[in-house]
Amino acid sequence: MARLRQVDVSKTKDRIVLAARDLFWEHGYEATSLADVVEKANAKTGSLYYFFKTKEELLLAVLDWYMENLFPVLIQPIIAHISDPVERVFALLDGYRKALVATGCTYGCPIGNLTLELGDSLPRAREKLASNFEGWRTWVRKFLEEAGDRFPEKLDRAEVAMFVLTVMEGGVMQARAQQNLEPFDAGVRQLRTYFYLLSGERPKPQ
Amino acid sequence: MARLRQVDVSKTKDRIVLAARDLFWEHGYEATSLADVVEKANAKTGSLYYFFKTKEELLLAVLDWYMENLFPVLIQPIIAHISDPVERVFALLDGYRKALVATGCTYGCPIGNLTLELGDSLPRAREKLASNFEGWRTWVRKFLEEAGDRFPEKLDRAEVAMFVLTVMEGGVMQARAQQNLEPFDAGVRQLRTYFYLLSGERPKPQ
Amino acid sequence: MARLRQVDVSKTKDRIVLAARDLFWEHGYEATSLADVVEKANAKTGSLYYFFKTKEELLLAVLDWYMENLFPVLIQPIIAHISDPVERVFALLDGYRKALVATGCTYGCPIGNLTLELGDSLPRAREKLASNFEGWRTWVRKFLEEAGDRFPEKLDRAEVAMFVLTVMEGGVMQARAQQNLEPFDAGVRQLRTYFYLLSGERPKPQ
Amino acid sequence: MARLRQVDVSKTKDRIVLAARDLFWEHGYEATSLADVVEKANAKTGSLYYFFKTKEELLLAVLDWYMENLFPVLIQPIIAHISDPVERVFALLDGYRKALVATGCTYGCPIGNLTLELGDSLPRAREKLASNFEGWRTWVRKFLEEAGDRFPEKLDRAEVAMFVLTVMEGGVMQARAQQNLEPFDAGVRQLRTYFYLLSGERPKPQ
DNA sequence: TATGAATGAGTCTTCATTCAT
DNA sequence: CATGAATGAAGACTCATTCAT
Repeated sequence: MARLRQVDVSKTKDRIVLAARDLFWEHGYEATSLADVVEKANAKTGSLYYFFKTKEELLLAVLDWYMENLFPVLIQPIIAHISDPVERVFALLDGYRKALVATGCTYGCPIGNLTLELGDSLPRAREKLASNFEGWRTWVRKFLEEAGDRFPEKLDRAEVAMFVLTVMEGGVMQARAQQNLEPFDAGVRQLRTYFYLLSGERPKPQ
Repeated sequence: MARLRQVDVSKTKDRIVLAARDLFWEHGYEATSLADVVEKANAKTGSLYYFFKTKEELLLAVLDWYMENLFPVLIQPIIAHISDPVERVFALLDGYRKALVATGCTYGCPIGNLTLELGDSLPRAREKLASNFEGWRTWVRKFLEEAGDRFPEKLDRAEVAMFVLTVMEGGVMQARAQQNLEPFDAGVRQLRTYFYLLSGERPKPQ
Repeated sequence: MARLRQVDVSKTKDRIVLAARDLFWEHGYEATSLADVVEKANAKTGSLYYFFKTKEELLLAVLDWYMENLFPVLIQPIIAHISDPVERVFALLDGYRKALVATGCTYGCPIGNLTLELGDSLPRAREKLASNFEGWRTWVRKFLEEAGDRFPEKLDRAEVAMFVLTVMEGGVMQARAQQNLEPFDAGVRQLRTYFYLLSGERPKPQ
Repeated sequence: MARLRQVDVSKTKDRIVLAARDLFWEHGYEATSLADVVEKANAKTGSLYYFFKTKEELLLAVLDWYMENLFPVLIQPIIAHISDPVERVFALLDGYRKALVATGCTYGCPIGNLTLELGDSLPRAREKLASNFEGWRTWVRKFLEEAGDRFPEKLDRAEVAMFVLTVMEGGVMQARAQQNLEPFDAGVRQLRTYFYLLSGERPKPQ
């Protein structure tokens, strides 16, 4: 039973983490004040500092949340609904597309945002951001490996998984800059073409 | 005599823009205080506000600087030294690689950083960021067009140029997250493979 | 024990309100900086903003203070010491005269000052200033009504009460402008003459 | 010819004075910045300081403008159009009523505003404010003297003139506080009643 | 477990003023 | 006469953080 409530919204600490997660996503780390967080979490300053020693610690907790929820929120539904391994990769990308649509191309990937905003100013956060990327790429690599001989044996699946993330992040960035989906969709199209070519077929006419 | 110093780099306004450019690049927009800017520019707060009505206006001036200097700083040297059009594309990417090396993978692309940090919170800045991307991609498209029939006639050169930027930005992001060049280099390798495949050849062994 | 100090004048919030009240009175709203306020209140900027969201909110609190203290500070002592209702009116005026004397005709009526300084620039403050006037006039009207048939039945006591405030404020203003009591005293004399005439008697020789 | 252009709007100095006059009237002295003044006057900071050493000097020039224009703007039209001396007094009051109507009871008497805002913080300004009052009262006294034996011989015309100003200022103040003309009109009504009583008649029924 | 109060350095911005041209 | 540039102190306000209860 309790297992189902990994995050209990009724608990102050969790409400704070979720509020911080959303605000860091929407406005970034620096532009989010802890006053904003406690207000959104319907908590009090003192409470926040009871649970988190500093703003940085709160950020780390948010990054842990993302790591813990990568599978249940992003991966598991894809595995449940899609069987073709290559299509699982594109379904993952399509999740980010849906988020772009839902926010009018305003928000993007929270991990990518924080990576570029923070650089190496908070090294512990940077490590967790890298771990988030690592986890994401691990699942893509797994999918690609499931595709078996549909790709050349020599193809480095881990590197291609990294490339998929590269395309996703670069596409989201440009989509946000110009406020439309075209750069993201273009990236996905090129990636599909690349996969076709890798699998030995001729490229689809564009 | 004085006529010769019409564009005097020691002029306060220029010093302020250059200082802001560097600090926004290194620490981001929010994390940079105007006190930092004037100190680095060896100017005074009052002077900054004589030239720029707000911090946002200063940012816009910085983004204008990037637009005006895209050609002389990034493009022109490549055109001067490299004749093969496809290699010009990779030389452009290599410029970003060199910046990553020089900064120990700490800083990345200033335009990409600001795009993700700011989102749509400063709409005028967002437009200028989009224009910067647009300018960059225009040059890549030009290079690809110069490559003539080395790519299929039907290939959408503009979309591929967009894809090149996508790969660059996505690669820089992951390189910064994990503090090494591997994701960037991997992205470039995959892109080279893609170009080989598009041009009808077999991929180089990886 | 602590129960006895529920209203502790040494409490930071109260000290801030009282300091602001005095400074707004002495120098006006705009000319008073919040740095002045916290210094006089022996508090810190952060504390001020813990209790008051803006400078305007602090002003509103000061205006509330005046409303709450109209009776205990100005009215009650008069009622306690003077029984003749008409003389209660003049005793109220005499209170302002004493304040002029005490400050060398430098300060006047804090409500009048703020009314003219602020106009409608802070509408919520304007409403509270109007309420202060309203409260003041209500007491004067009450005194006039207690005077019963010493004034003609048809005389509009509320309007005369308004006139009393008019004379007080106009007299204080000119007394401050020329730095002597003469305009104030002249106004009171004319008002006495008016009251004599209204009550059917001949005016006292001036 | 030149006599007709006592204030030449085309001259920078005059434009500055008129802009300052309006802004001091609308927002007060402290709330008006010299940047506001030069913008409204379509002048430049340097120019303002060419003509006026300090903000205080500018204020003094504005107060001189009011003194110089009391007769041509306020008094002369009344003398030209109204012959009854007592009605000239009420015509003067009616001029202020018209200003209240025109501004929705937002602005009042510029001299009164500045008197209460500044107190004795700028002594030279205070003197000029007192002189403005003095000039105004002198004309009212002149009108009352022209009324000859309509008032008792013993009546101190100068003191009554002072009282008229008192009623005007106190009425304008309350009208601005409660954003309607009633306090001003009530003051004028009471003053008329007073004049009737002074002239030996019975008060008009109210 | 939670919180109301307090802190003071720091934020962006505005200010009256100066000065060389 | 007039002005563009520069100044630095001061403005209102926000911040992450601390602490006693």
